[in-house]
Amino acid sequence: MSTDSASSATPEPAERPSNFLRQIIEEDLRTGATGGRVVTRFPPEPNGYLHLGHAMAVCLQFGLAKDYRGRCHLRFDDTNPETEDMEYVEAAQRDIRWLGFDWGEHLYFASDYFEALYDMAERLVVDGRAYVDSLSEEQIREYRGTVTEAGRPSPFRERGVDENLDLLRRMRAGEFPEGAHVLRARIDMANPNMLLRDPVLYRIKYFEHYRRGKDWCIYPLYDFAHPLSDAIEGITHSLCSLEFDVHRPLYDWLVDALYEPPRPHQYEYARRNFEYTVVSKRKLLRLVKEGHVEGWDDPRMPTIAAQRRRGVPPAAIRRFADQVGIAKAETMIDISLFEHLIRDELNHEAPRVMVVLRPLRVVLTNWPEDETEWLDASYWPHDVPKQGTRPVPFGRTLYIERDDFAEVPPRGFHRLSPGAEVRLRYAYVIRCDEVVKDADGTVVELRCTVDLDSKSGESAGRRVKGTIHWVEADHAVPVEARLYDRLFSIPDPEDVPEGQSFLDRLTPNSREIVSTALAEHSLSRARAGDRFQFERQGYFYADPVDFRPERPVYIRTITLRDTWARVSGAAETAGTAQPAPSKAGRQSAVEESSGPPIPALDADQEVEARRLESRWGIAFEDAALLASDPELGTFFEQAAASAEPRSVANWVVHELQRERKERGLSAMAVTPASLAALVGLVEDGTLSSRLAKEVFAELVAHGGEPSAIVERRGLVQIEDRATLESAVSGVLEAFPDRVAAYRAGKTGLMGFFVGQAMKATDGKANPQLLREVLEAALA
RNA sequence: UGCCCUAUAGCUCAAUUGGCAGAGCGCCUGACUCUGGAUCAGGAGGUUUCAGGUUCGAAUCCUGGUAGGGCAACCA
Repeated sequence: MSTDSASSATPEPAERPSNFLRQIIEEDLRTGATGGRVVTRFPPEPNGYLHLGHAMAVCLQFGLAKDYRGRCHLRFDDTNPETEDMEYVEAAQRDIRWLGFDWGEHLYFASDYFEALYDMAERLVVDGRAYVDSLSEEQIREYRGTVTEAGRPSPFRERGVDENLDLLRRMRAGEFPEGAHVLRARIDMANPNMLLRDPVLYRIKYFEHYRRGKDWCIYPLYDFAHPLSDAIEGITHSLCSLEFDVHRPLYDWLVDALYEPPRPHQYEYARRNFEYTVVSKRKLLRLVKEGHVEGWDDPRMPTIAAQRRRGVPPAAIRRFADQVGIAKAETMIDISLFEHLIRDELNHEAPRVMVVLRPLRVVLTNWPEDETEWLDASYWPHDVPKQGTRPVPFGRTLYIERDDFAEVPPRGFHRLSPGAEVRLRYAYVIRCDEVVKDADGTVVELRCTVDLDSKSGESAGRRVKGTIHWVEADHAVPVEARLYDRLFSIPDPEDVPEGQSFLDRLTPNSREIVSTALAEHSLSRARAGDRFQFERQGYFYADPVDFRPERPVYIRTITLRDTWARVSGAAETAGTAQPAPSKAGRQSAVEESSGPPIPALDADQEVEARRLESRWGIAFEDAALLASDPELGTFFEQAAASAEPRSVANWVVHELQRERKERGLSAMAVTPASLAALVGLVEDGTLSSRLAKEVFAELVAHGGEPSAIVERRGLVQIEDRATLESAVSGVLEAFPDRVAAYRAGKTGLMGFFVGQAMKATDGKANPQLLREVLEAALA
């Protein structure tokens, strides 16, 4: 019953939804840009435990490699000896394996590349691309400037190659104290991207490295080591989180300086945040160090080790990663999705058993004193396609859950109360006749009668509202149950007022240890690592650490969905989800969108815009944009001289501008004359605007004469009604149900039909005419 | 200040590149005659942030607002 393997009860879809990274990879594979290979890497720094956020990255990197028949390297990015440790290396490997991924032979350490990296540093020096700076740390910071002002070059920036090389070698040899010198790239001290203002590549640090010992006293920085490690390993797609996008120019600069194509490329995706948790190393460390949790594997922690200890199946995490997906926008992930997936996995993995957490004695007055009936109880509900039963003893004295009895039942209470009936799961219906209390008035026992004709499965007509779980007294097994709640009480624990911290948002009593629990007899055979559903309560995991045969310990992995708790408002768990605060400010944004959509112009531009407007008869809006952007303005005027100006303005403002964003005007092969010719072809009806866009794309990429492109690719639009009619009837025949839906009023399908007919004519149909024909055919 | 990203169902996100606005969660109803909670089926829920524009056709492209987020180390 132990299910710590990577196997999943439910099959994981082989086809995952596409995303921008998949598109990049597929494009690279198609064009052969990476030599037909996909090599990714997961590069943790061994200075902390992996958490759910890392798990998402692991699933992404390994998953992508697997889907595209490539491979994924596990590389420890261990270039900072002060914080790193072998303990974390081992923990990370254990966690990744547990998640179900395998790096095969490809286990690497950046620290194994120190020699190679150093050689490359020397090469940069020799090439004049790097220099040794002798400014202090403070001075370097000062010289770097600020976000608003350019930096100034260090006085050491122009040192000669020989001197630089000599200094670098002596740094390496340990001749200087820490901070005396650093190696910096020579890039651009005025760059608006501060990372390009001569970034530091190597620093002196007399610190013993956990793997390399005292071999080195200079250590490379991430910005140097990471791209080059990627290059050394032949990584093709180096995926990292969005915050590194500012580093990409540096990544490219370094790899270009030292490697020939095909070379690795960095792509960034957005990090995913999770509700009700924190994930930063510093904060997790505080939770552990200050004793808010019991350790790195406390089930309330977001670490992978904690999820394992908690009893979460690895497949739930993999499915979570798939469903959460990947995007460029930072997102807050709804943790209830994760909880749902955990339940969904466990539903097929965890046999049902009965355990009473807080027992209340029940004596069945009409059941013989010494008689025990052994009932056959199924381990699985009808919908789980698994067989198996266990014998459950039934006798005169039982225990039920204290919460399942109410002396004064609230409205809608379906369970036991004085005079009321309830079904005992797998057994009989009982009625409560008498409530026994102690001197304090606490209920200590219920005296009930059994309806002997109501046995489960044999009582066709007998229906009562509630069914509760129970345990027979003589065979009950005492167990300990550890109930965990969400660690934090609000979705975003970092969102606290000034003066407070995430620690002020801890859920009070998020761990409850119940030592009074009684389990059904069959649990006497349970072993550490087993999973069960304690019926009506949740999924539990026999704690692999503290479980002993003489003292069984069960950790609650997750509660069941509980509508009653929500309805009654008596939820004992504090973590019941509240609606997240709605996005602020929506309303105020709606209020006022003032003024016409025209770029802000200075006086000269205003004059120019007026001139363009009257000279060419174009809309002032367009004129304003062209006036504020001389490059586009010039292009427009040259083209407008030989074509209809308003159309030209449209093309320049909409299409040309868009393309320019991607590559810059100088890199585009389109000329004012060719654009003018293209506009002419649209004006005279040769091209539909759709076809014209195709031609335009080719003009941008390769240049040429529009009419020649049209001829070569046969792009003339179809204006012949009969041809369109036959295309339309083909489409309508292919989709009879949509035709019916359209005729039934789903007019939104018109777009679908147009699209299909367009496809059928290679996009060459005249759209207006096509629409007319379609409308006639569908009427 | 600069650079980058985002805004779609109550919530978290998709939408095959301009052609039917969807999924999961949550919610409601029903079924399962043995889980109030498992499971299954069905349902409700939309002016795709706003204003313009391009287009036969815009969630998607262009312009301009508005709101929100990320990043700017001798850490990684």
